[in-house]
Amino acid sequence: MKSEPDECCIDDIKDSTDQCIPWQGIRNYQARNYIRDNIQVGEQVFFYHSSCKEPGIVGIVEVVSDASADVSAFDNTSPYFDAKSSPEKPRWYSIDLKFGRKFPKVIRLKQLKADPALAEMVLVAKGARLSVQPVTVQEWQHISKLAGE
DNA sequence: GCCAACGTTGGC
DNA sequence: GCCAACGTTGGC
Repeated sequence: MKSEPDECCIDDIKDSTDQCIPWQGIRNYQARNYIRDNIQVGEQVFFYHSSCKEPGIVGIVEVVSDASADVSAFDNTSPYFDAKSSPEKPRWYSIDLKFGRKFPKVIRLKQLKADPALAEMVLVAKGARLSVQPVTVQEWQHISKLAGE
């Protein structure tokens, strides 16, 4: 899962109440489908910082809730407001994320791109903009090793 | 700030 | 349903 650290960095999750935050603001259908239909409670997720000085994977968070209606879409003062989403018929969903751990150092996008073992990873594909992306078991294990785990 | 690569919107 | 115009993402 990607986030702009200016918006929400991994330390924001770590420092929040119960080290847990509602992950709101997904406004892309494909990303929504992932969190609504594929992600399971208890799953671990790589947390990626984008649009920043050092883009890369910074750590791991855990999914601690099923997807439910993203209430920020109902709030007309929110930047994520969407008049076409309603409590009766929500268009967007959110999940709760809990801080897992931070890697000793950022695994930079540059490093991921240069790694032959990760050539097929969605994240390094050209034009991959999705904020929620699948990771294979092999990729997960490989990156965990890079992180020194 | 540039721009490539997507995604979305809306007229037809 | 097509597709041009526009908006967004995100690395560089």
